[in-house]
Amino acid sequence: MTNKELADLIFPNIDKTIEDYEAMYPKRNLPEGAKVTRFAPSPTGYVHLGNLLQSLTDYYLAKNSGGIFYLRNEDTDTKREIKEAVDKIMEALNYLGFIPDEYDYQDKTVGKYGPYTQSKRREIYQAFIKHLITIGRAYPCFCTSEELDIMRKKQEAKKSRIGYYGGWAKCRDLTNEERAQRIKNGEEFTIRFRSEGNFNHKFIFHDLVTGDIEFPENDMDHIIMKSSDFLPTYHFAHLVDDHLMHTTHVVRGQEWLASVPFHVELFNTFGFELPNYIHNTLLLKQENGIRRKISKRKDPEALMGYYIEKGYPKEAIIESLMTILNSNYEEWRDNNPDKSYLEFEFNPTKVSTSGALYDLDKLDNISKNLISKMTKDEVYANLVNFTANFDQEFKDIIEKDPEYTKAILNIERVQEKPRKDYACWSDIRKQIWYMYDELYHDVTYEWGTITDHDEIVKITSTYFSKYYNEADDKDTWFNKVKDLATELGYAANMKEYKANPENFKGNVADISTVLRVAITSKKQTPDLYAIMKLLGKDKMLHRLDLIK
RNA sequence: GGCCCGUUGGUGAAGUGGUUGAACACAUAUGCCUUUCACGCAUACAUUCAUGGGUUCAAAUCCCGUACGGGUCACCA
Repeated sequence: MTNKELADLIFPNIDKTIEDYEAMYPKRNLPEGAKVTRFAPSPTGYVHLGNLLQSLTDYYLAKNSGGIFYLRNEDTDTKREIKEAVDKIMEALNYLGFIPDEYDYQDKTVGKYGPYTQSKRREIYQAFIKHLITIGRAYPCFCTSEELDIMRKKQEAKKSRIGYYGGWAKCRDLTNEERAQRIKNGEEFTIRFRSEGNFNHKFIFHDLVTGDIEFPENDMDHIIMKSSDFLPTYHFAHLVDDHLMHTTHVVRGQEWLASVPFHVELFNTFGFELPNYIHNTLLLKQENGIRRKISKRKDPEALMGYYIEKGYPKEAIIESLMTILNSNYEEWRDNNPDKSYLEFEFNPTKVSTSGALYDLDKLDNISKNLISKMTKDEVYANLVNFTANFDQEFKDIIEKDPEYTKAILNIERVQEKPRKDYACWSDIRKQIWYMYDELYHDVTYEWGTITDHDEIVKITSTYFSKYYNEADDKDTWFNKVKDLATELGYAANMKEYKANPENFKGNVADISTVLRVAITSKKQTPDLYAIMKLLGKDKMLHRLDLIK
């Protein structure tokens, strides 16, 4: 029995050849240097930081070079597939603005190189596998997983290399007659690649991040098609899809480095040009002094949802991830504050090869700077948008009087160095809630050095009956606070107080703190003058009643 | 265990044999400024680049060994 006959027996309905597919998916017509990248997640769960870093790299590479960025749904693992995962992926890409040029979504296909969902490409993979069987480079394997387990245990006991290769590959040298017979008997089988590599031969692989790496040749007969649904494994889908879709740069995590020898043999067997590879840095987490791969299960900050729920601006996430990718990005950003990150010149050799810890403090810093540079209208719009999804109560409150809220958000914003209070949209409510009567109940007063109730009442009532005037400008206002301090036996300025503290009951800072806490309950707030103006005398007097 | 990749401060890191007394940014601490906070300013924070040896006039930078960390060895991607 010939290989061709065996191939026809296994795939009787596959008529198209590799040449047919090559003709269907001709080379892309792109300018010189344009890169074609893809984000190819498997829909098995939530989007995590590693996915983000990868999609950012892909998107950046394509857009920076005038190329194509496409989304490919790697759903060949039907057992682990989660339905909503694709929606989560789209949501994340939309949030960050990484809109793919080509994709499948909800029965819609955009782009000429589709379908972009692997489960819809079954017959394409099978045509390629049929070709391999015909040329004697793939064969059906009837080993069950139990048999494979036993083999592995034997190999461990003998301390030999683990895997399906050489003499261990039981099904490798079956005759075609035997194969055909067992298939006709209805035995389940997978398809394995027939390797011709020699483990003792080394070759050099060039990775854009790590540089030259010396590997032994692959000699494993890996499974390329599963028995259950005749769908390919990742390795084979990678070969077919990235070839046919003309991917120029494959971005994936470093965990894939180990399977490079196999991929190289696969591409060589077909005579296909190898794409460029960027094996990206792994995001790690430090715990008890030990670094480990960041985990979806244990680390809430590993999931995209964490950042969306807290309300980090997408630009902040992108900036912080760019910093991880190329640490000189920050310096570039300082020198080019108004440019898009897409104009940055990314250098893959500068990507860390040892794994990076994602620093939330750094994210906060980047985000605070970013938000501090926004106008009150931008902050307000973002806040409305955020609360619409996560805090309806607060949304209703701020929308009762948008101008009031904007005025609050504008405190110490229009100045050369604006306040940096908010790292994310959910921070805002935590810091300005006391400006709204709806939220001002059951408060806890954060009194400072003065805690005596009578003294507090004396200070506040004297101030509001004798000194406070809504029409005062800031200097007048503060001079009056000083007058109040003097009247009650407190130092009106700090220098005087520091020189002779024993002469005073306290100083003007103590007085200010009492006033601040009395009307906001908080010890730390932005500029008190601005707050008093916004609150208005009636509201403040009402709040004073609460402490009497 | 085999194969592969790493190891510079709390973090991201700069650094490719000699202006490095190890940059820059974040974090932390202290001080100044100051009505609080934030901002701003100033100072501190790796006597040393995992470790042992070698090459060299000279090494974080090149070579070898060791230790440690990570990845991978699935009909998962």
